[in-house]
Amino acid sequence: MRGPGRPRSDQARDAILDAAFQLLEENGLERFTIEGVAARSGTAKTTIYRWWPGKGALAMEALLAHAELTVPIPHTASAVADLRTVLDGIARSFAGATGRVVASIVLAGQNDPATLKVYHEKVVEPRRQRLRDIIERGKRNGEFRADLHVETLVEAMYGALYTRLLIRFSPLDEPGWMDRHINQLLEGALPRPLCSQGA
Amino acid sequence: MRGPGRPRSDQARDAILDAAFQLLEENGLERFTIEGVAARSGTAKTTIYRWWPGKGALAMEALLAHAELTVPIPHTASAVADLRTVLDGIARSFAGATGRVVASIVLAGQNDPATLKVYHEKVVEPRRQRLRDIIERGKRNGEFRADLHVETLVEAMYGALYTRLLIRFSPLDEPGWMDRHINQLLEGALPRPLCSQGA
DNA sequence: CCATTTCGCTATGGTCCGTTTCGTAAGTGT
DNA sequence: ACACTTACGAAACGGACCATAGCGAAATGG
Repeated sequence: MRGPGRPRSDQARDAILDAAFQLLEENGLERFTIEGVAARSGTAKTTIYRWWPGKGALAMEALLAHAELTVPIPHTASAVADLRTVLDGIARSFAGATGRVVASIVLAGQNDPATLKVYHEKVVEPRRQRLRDIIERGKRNGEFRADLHVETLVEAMYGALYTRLLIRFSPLDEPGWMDRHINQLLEGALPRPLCSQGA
Repeated sequence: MRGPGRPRSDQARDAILDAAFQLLEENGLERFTIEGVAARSGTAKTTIYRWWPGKGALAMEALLAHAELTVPIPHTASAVADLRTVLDGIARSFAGATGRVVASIVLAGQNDPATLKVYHEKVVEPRRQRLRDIIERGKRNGEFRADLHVETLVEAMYGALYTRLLIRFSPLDEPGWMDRHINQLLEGALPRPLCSQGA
């Protein structure tokens, strides 16, 4: 089914994507350069330009090909515990090399809507959907309020992760952080009147 | 008290900062160039390099000089209402030109820790402190739980704003969004047993 | 063997960086 | 008035990188 001609070199392709990922985690996307990728991968610049339209697309594919973006989908009896598992997994991956690359991609997207769109479809949406599923299950369980607005909760949980990644209020691997965050999101801020004694 | 020599031209300074802010909101920081600023401001590149070490610092100062980052500090009887006011103000400013510039700054900060540090000190921390104050007041009022972890709530609220700004899950000016978000953060996700009837 | 396609190499013109040089403008002290 | 000091504007520089093009060599299918 493949037509005539020299086939594309998978070796070159892999070398390019590997080099791209390495350079992204070393320097971030600001100093990420096609020529740098060519040099480190041992390939020619022209080969890169033949297959990728620009640095945004290349960085994106390097991320998708290389990152451990596939957190396992837990499904235990407790929706809260599953939530914790998923969010912990994301936090761990954000705290490492993948996090820096993700940050580069997201921020590159500010001036490259196409790249940001792909990131949405390939990374953000699937993950959000996973959270949604878990929360819906929790609502059916009775673990969560029946009138809970799922999107809002998803946004709050995801938002904290991305904010720590990008703005760096505080480190992503601060011990106990995620537990505290989840607990408070679930419990809310308003005082809970005790049933045994009115307030 | 001013030594000898030609004094610095405030006119040139203002022209540079204005031009920088304009170009930031037009193109974002990716295509933000010192030479572009020089051209639009009608000054020379050397003048810019005399006073600013690089594009990060210039962009930062342009933001600080130009943006309406000073949201008024409300202080009514209700801490919840004040919270709403402050967050609404930030959301509005993020939804406009300032938001795009802020996004650029954060982007620049990923590879320019010094700039990100200044952003923290000059913008992030003061705003966070304002939120903290309001929440503490709410705790004293009894509007909030006494054992509320203030930092976590601040992070959740701020986080949603930055995430909408940078990741663009959904628009910052979506009607009713902020109210829903605040309400749910305050009320939590767990079911609230009615006092009159046990569960 | 030949057509086709990719690969690596070597330019090319262009933009922007960050710096330097140089002549000129605008203040200070004596 | 005069020297001194500092900032401004214009021009040019080497360097990095972009995006593209031309070329010969390599690798496949027919």
